[in-house]
Amino acid sequence: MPDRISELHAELCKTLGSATRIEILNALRRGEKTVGELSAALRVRQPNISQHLAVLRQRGVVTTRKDGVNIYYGVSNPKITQACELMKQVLVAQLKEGVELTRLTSPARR
Amino acid sequence: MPDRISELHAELCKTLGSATRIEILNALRRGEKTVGELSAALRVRQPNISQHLAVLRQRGVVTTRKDGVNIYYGVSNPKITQACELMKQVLVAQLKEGVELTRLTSPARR
DNA sequence: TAAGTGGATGCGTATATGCGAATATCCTGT
DNA sequence: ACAGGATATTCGCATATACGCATCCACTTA
Repeated sequence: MPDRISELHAELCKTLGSATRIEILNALRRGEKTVGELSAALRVRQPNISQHLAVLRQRGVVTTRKDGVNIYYGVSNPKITQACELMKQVLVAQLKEGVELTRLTSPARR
Repeated sequence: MPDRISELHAELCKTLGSATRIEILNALRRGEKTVGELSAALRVRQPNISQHLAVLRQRGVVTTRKDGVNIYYGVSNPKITQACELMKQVLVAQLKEGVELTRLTSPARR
C-alpha cells in the first residue's frame, strides 16, 4: 500500500519516462527555448510538443517565461537535469556491460 | 523523432514511475531483501510484487542472488538510488514552495 | 512421491498514455 | 476590428500498464 509521498515521487519520475520529454529536457540544458524552437529542433509536431510541455509543467519540471510573442521554457530545478544525467550514466554502463537487456526474455530462474 | 538512446533512457526512467517500485527501491536501500520480505514490508500482494520486480529486472535496475530457498533482490547500481534521491529532493522542494501543483489546472497563459 | 514454501506467470479488466488531425485561443501589428 | 504567428486544447484511436485472482513451477523435506 504505497503512501502519498511515494505516489507523488513516482509521478514526478514518470515525467521523465518519455523519449520526447527526455529530449526536451536535453534541449533545455543549454538554456531556455520556445515551443517553436523545440518543435523544430526535435522534429516533432507542435501540438505534440505542447502536450509534453503541459505534462512537464503540471509536474513542475519546467517553468515558463513570456517574452514578447514567445513563451520560453526552462528546467525549473537543476537537480532534475542531474537526476536525468545519472540515469543516462546507468544506461551507458548497462550498454557497455552488454547487459542482456532481456527486455523480452524470462526472469532470474536459473 | 526521438532517437534510440533517448528511448532507452526514457524506458529506464519509466521504471521509477510507479509508487510501488519506488517503495521497493527505498526498501532495498538498506540491503537485499527477498520477495516475501518486500511483500510483507510494503503490504503488497506477492504476485504484484513479483510483477514489479520483473519490470525492475528487465530494465537492469535490480539484480538477483539465490541463497538457499530464497531469492534476494538488490539495487544493481548505486547511481539509481542517487537519481531517486535527487528526484525526491525536487519533490520536497516543490512541496515546500507550495508549488501550486496545478495538476488539473490550466497552463502558462497569462 | 507427497506436501509445503517461495516465487513467477497468465488472464481479464479498468485505467492511463501517446499521437495525429482539427480546432481554438492569445497577442501583436495594421 | 482583422490578419497572422505562436501556442494550447479537444477528440478519437491504438497501445501500454497496474492489479487481483488463479495457477503454475522449482526446490526442499518428510
